[in-house]
Amino acid sequence: MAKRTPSAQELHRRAVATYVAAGGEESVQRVITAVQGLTKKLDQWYARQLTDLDVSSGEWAVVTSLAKAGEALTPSQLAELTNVAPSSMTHRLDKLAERGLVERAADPDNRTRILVSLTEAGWGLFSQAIRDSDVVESDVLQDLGDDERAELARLLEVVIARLDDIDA
Amino acid sequence: MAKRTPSAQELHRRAVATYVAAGGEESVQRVITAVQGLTKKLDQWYARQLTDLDVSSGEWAVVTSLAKAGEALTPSQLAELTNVAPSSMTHRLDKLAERGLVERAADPDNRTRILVSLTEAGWGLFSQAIRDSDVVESDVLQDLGDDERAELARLLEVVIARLDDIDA
DNA sequence: TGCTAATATTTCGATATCGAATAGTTCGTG
DNA sequence: CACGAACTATTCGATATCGAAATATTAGCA
Repeated sequence: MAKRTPSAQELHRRAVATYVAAGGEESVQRVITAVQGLTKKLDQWYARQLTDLDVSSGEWAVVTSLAKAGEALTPSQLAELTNVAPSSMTHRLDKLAERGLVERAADPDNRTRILVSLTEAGWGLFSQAIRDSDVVESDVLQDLGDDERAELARLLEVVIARLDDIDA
Repeated sequence: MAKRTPSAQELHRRAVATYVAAGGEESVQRVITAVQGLTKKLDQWYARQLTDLDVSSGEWAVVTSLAKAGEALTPSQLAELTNVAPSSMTHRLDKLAERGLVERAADPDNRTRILVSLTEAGWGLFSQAIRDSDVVESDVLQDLGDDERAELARLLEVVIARLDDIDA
């Protein structure tokens, strides 16, 4: 390798500069680029954790979607939530069901639908992974005080509140 | 569909509650969940734009990586930067080269390496897509004033500066 | 120099994903 | 009530991705 791997900070600065040079607005690009860079790094970390648990990131997406929904979901809903084609969900659910992490049940109200829910084992996997990743995430936010974290969360939540109005 | 699709805000609240119930720390989960939710929504939007340009998200990742690097990169580096196996990069580069967006050249200093760079057309695609997406991104940050954007960027950049110290 | 280990890309077989087509069910409306 | 449109999950063929092995080159070291 000719040069050392640049720091995340350096990569961020360069990325923003590149986007601004290409015609982006700086105040926008600083935020968006930072958000994406952070997610990317987190994803890399999660990938390692999930490898240890022998779960693919797509399978993990299904588990978290079910956990967050708090109720059974259909394959179509899961496909939508996890950004995947409905036809791909069939096989994913086959594998997850085979491992005993989710279960399929017929919807009593609509025979074209199938309701997928987490099993006990699925919930166990979820809780374990969340507790593990919380450790890393706390490290990531280590340099921010309680008030700064709250302010960061507040600003992000303002942005999130706007999301629905956009692609409508 | 039995129930209406919940708002992004509502999804965020539920997700945080779920993670906290599973053992995560609230001040951490509010931030991390918001960052991930935002990225997910942005990714959905980019996917649509890229479909219009007939570029897959993986191919786009290659183009942006090259643009941000500002210099030619090897297939291995691109695989690392885009979170993909090196063997997958071979075919991706084949397709991109076939479309005239990137070009491969032998590294004069090391015959095992290949240097990939953006062509004129590749740069054109990049600039076009950035200008397009900047429009959406500006909308997303619409509810934040200049000072709030700067504060949000600052806080995120503090977090990013810490990333390298973690998985080391 | 000569030999081994490390690096970089590609090939190959297995698996995952996609988009289109299929089959079954429900909904709306005449 | 009947019929067509819309919805839901699945199957199927084509393509993308993965991990391991193969190939070629470079780097380190005695």
